[in-house]
Amino acid sequence: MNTNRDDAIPLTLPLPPEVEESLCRCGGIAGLVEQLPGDATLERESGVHRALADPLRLKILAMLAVQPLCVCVIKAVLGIADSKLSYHLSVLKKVGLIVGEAQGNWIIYRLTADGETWARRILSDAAN
Amino acid sequence: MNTNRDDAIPLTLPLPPEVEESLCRCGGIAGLVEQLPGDATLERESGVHRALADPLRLKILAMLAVQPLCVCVIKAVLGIADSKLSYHLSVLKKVGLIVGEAQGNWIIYRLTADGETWARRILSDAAN
DNA sequence: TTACTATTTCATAAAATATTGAAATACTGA
DNA sequence: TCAGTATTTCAATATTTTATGAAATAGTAA
Repeated sequence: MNTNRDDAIPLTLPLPPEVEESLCRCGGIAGLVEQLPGDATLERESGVHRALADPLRLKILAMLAVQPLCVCVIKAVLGIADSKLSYHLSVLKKVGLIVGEAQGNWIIYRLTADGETWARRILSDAAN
Repeated sequence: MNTNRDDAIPLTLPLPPEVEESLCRCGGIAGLVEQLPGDATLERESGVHRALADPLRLKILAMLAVQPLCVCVIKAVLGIADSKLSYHLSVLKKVGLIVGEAQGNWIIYRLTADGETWARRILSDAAN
């Protein structure tokens, strides 16, 4: 096993002067690497974006930002098959942007705190 | 052609009382629909998230948030094949999060204004 | 119990994305 | 010109995500 970072990252690359200079100032490649989020963080964060990477799912989020809704209302607005909607809801649920609570015959979905944060961002981006 | 929204969206669904009441207050299903972003907006927004839906690409963004970098430095840090890196850079470039400028033998990539906004969000989320 | 409704799950098919290695492009410096 | 380097492009393949329709689950109400 080799934990010496220096052989994974050659320090003596020929670089464009502009890059080399500012790279030196920030501690070289090692200094740069230190500033990056860890792998677990990147995985988690990219997972949220993957869930947001679909127009239908963003629309669901926007709807739930107005108020909690049961599946049948969401379906009526989107006009898609039950199983398709269920799939997309499960994607949003899995990353913790929404939760569903059974209420008699229905399941009412609402945004989580995370979901609200993202919905706000999305809607304010959309306004531009 | 049919532009009458009423037959796409049945107004007389049996609903959980909680949902029905607040749905009425916000103008029913029609009122709800009015508050949603348009399709073009949702497409564009989801496209950005799709570009951010990969840990490697988030890492690239985080690196460029430190300073503009040439491909070879990014490659040294990530330790992946040239063509793979080139593919991921093209994904970020296509949605306008980064731009590359040729500088002699090198291409130096930097964040766009949008890229900076997203990098800030990602890094501040990562801090939690 | 029965019939009915809302929603999810499952298997499979289709579509979109990502990886790989080889070849192409474009620049530099001798 | 030539050789060398940095980066991209391409075609083939592998992987992941999404769509679809049928069946299952779980609740309600008669």
